Amino acid sequence: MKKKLTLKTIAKHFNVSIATISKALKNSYDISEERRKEVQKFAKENGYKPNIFALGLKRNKTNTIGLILPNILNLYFAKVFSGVEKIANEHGYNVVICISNDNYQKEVDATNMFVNGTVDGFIVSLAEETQKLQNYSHFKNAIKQDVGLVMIDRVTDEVNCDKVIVNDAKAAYDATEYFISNQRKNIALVSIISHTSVGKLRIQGYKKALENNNILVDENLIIRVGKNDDLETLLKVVLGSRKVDALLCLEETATISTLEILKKLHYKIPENISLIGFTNGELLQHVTPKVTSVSQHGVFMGEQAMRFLAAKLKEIEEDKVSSSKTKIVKTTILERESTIKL
Amino acid sequence: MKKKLTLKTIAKHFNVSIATISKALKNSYDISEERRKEVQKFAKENGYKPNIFALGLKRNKTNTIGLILPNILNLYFAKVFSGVEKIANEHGYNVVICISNDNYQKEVDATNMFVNGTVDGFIVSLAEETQKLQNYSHFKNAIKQDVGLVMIDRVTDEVNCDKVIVNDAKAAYDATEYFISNQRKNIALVSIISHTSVGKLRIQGYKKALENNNILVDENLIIRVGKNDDLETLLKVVLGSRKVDALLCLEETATISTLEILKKLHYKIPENISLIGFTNGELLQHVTPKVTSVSQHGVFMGEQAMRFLAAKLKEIEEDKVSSSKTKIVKTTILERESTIKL
DNA sequence: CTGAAAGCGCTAACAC
DNA sequence: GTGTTAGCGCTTTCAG
Repeated sequence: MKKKLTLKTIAKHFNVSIATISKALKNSYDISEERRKEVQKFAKENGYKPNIFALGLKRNKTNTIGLILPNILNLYFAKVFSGVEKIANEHGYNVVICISNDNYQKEVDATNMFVNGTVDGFIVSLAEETQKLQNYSHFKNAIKQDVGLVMIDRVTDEVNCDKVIVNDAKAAYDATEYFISNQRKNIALVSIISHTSVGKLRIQGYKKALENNNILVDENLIIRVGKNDDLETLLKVVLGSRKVDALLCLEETATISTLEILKKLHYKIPENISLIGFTNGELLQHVTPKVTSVSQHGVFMGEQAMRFLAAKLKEIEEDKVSSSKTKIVKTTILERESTIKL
Repeated sequence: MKKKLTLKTIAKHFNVSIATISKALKNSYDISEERRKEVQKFAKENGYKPNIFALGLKRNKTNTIGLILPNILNLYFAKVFSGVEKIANEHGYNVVICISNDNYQKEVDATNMFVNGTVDGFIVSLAEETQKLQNYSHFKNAIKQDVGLVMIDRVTDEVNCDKVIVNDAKAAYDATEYFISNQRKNIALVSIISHTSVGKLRIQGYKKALENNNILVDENLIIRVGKNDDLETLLKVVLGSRKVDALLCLEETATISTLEILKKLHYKIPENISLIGFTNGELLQHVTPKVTSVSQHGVFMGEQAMRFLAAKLKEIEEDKVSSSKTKIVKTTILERESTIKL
């Protein structure tokens, strides 16, 4: 292990004190120009880098923020990350990222690590398991310790912090109304995320739209796919037992699977059945037929979350913490080939 | 800014010395059991966390590794990240990630930051611009400073470090031979990544396969799409001017675009034209027809890279650095509907 | 069993 | 202009 260049070694080399070197490197007017030049030259040539721990110990600030995401292979979260990273960089923050894999314990571990002082603050999108367990004490603890916290997309009311969310209920409401305005009344729903806050809100929105249009909610039309369920079987049961002329899928991969099953069963899309899917990615625009989708703006949400966090960190530093803000980001319905105005 | 609990404050509370507290918390036999218990209880209740900088200053080890990726919205790189993160965690490392956006300067900045002591070592997949510029001094410098470095996928011979790569030439060679064995002889190629090491190797492999089968390489069949070029126009020119019965696309999005253009022009796939695409993601298996693809194993590559890095860091620590290793990961051709044995 | 003290690398107030 | 010194929070050696 080669030992690193420190102020001390440089000082020895020039036979002056450490302080002189420190000042020379900072271009302090205390030091003669000549000396400054030679010291800076030497430091540069030998690749002097100030020790980051020593700096941190002094400043007590990491200039790093954390990010806990349930999954990074999902393009939506990749987009969120991308937005966070961009703004973090603009503010001079590095990003440490942890993947919870929708696992409660991994989320707790990551949070504890962050609270350790590894980061100044962090952004989190809750793990599915955490939302099932409804145990949020790790986050409450983080806030108590004056670590900045922002939640994004999968959030909870139980923790008092800034949040960036999609108006999921509204998005599902709009999609459902879109069907209704096209004379579709027998609207089924497919969800593989009924456990998440997001999934629940979307189902709420769907039901509300039906109710507001005097259509009875039929719980049998709500297909909740669990980890061990086979979507094809469930779909066949529903399609075989009642009339369905529209299908709202709450999440991208389920949309793709549903589409493939419908095609296999020789349903005509959109003639027999219309399809709208929530999406994170680009899949829905490339399949045949291209699927009308409710699209979220992941990058923008990540940016917004990081802006919140940067602002919060400033507040914490200046000791004037304000109340929590929530930003609701709108979704957009992109009309494609899987729906048609009758 | 609430001030944090330190050994000092705890010591004051118990009216003992800092050293006593430090030892008590570490369960040293120096300290009476009674005292240990009460100190630990107090620390836990008040959420004592050792200051990470002070620890770092002592140990001079960050337990963090860096990762520089050209882009995270590309599922391939997301997979690489995912593999790195997994193994990093297993070894007790955190991951700081920077996105270069294929930009040389961003890559240099990230590298310099890492060399600053932010991380013990880092993994990088080169930015496209860096490969064009062929300027790798930032990495050479990193190695000189005893920071561990592993390159993955987009690498260069100019830097002497561990590498994890795909045998890109071989993969393209195999794909081309696959066409030839199916009686396709007029094989065109579409590349939007001709500037990257990866793109060049794939073109080499393609040419080699043609040569080994006594097929003349026709440079006009190699469609190199630049940033400002329109793929559709270029494709039409080639398809209009010569016979083409197979198309090898070097990258996923180009594959999708090519497929859509071919469909628009009423080519029958695979009857008139066979199609094979390199892929990072899942797109190719969901389009119609499903596209035969050369798939890479991103997660595995990330895992391998992190294993290399962990090993290298251990070597550096123990001062017995060995020579550099390169791991070549095989690709797989997944046969789907866009190719057919004649 | 407990404490004093040195030192990790750096900054900054103050002295010379 | 330059140097001395204290201190950031912690570990560790050594003395008592």
